[in-house]
Amino acid sequence: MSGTHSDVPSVVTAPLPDPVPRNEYEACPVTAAVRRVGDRWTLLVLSVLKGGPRRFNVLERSIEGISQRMLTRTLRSLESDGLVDRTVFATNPPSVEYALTAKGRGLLGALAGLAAWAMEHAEGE
Amino acid sequence: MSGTHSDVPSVVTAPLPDPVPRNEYEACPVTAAVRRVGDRWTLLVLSVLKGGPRRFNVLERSIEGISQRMLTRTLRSLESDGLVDRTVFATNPPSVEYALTAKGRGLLGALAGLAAWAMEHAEGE
DNA sequence: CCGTATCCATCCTGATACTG
DNA sequence: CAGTATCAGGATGGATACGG
Repeated sequence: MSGTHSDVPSVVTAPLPDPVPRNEYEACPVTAAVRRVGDRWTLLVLSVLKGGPRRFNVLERSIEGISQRMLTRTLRSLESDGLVDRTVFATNPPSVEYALTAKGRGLLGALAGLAAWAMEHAEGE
Repeated sequence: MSGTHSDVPSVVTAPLPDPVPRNEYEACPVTAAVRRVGDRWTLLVLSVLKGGPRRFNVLERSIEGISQRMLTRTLRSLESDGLVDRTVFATNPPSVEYALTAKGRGLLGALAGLAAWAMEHAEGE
């Protein structure tokens, strides 16, 4: 719903204190971080790993609806960003365990504020 | 870089304290919030509006690389989520002013933690 | 000044099948 | 068990042109 009136826009009177923000969004660390975490499965995977190390198989069954392909992609991407560690055990059949790194835990912690805001506005409250 | 050794996976010994997180990501408020803000221009627009109300034209020139189309889309979407207010002034030529709502300011505030984390890990530090 | 309308390239995601 | 390969659909974003 848009308001409409006939006063003078406040921008006419106000000075422009803003020089210009970061142009290339790749250069905006916040946008980069948000996009890093904003894909379909990343947050779900991280939140499961928050409970401790998990094997591929366990992750797959813990996250309803994820495919092997997407789980693999998500984990590989998290690994390459240093957010999770991947450990291969030479058992038979092989097992692979994933765990949060300190950086990964830091990221989850940094999301606390947004998480609180999100809960508050989740059409509940 | 993946580690490899031959110990027993810790998951064998550890119990599974995790029942199962939210399945449908639409049902996960945090993921929803992150995705809300994780598109190409939203954060840039919000951060400019943080400095006070701005006209369409000013926004366009403040955010290098944005097209009229994407600016309009981004603003409309923010408006429909109650994050910005849109006010039309019956001047000639017409001018339209956008401003953060309280909810919008709340969202930006909630991102402070993530912003700090992002700066810290922005290949600087 | 403040938009809309089209068209197009790309990314993201899912479904499915196959393997060391 | 823990992946990879392939294909296809929809969403996202950019370029450009036009209009009240």
